[in-house]
Amino acid sequence: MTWVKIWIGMKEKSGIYQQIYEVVRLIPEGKVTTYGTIGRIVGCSARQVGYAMASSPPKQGIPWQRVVNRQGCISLRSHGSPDPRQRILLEEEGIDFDHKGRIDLNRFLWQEVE
DNA sequence: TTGTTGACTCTGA
DNA sequence: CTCAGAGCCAACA
Repeated sequence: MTWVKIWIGMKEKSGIYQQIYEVVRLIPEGKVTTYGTIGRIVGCSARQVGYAMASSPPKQGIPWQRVVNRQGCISLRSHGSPDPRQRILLEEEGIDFDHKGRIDLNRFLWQEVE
């Protein structure tokens, strides 16, 4: 966790959106995390994380598909339907979905290491 | 400036 | 387990 905090300190002045995107890049392949987890790392609310994702990411290379909500399911985008690419990408990384389209967070949730 | 909105989360029933 | 309702807070009109 320490290195994360140090890194957060460096990024402190770079804008909250930038911090959020950088945290998303830290998520290892085959893992997911939640908006709330990211929010705690960068020090903002879960809603703001979702808002950051909703705004078109400035750069490619951000694994935004690894960010899901607290129930482990893919959140709906603003226009009301989920992005089908998200589930496909996650399945390709080895993440399982149950019969209701949810991820087992006990197995796949990534959280920053202490 | 006020009011609405939303890729969220928690809590209680 | 699921479902509402309330809280949340920055962005936007």
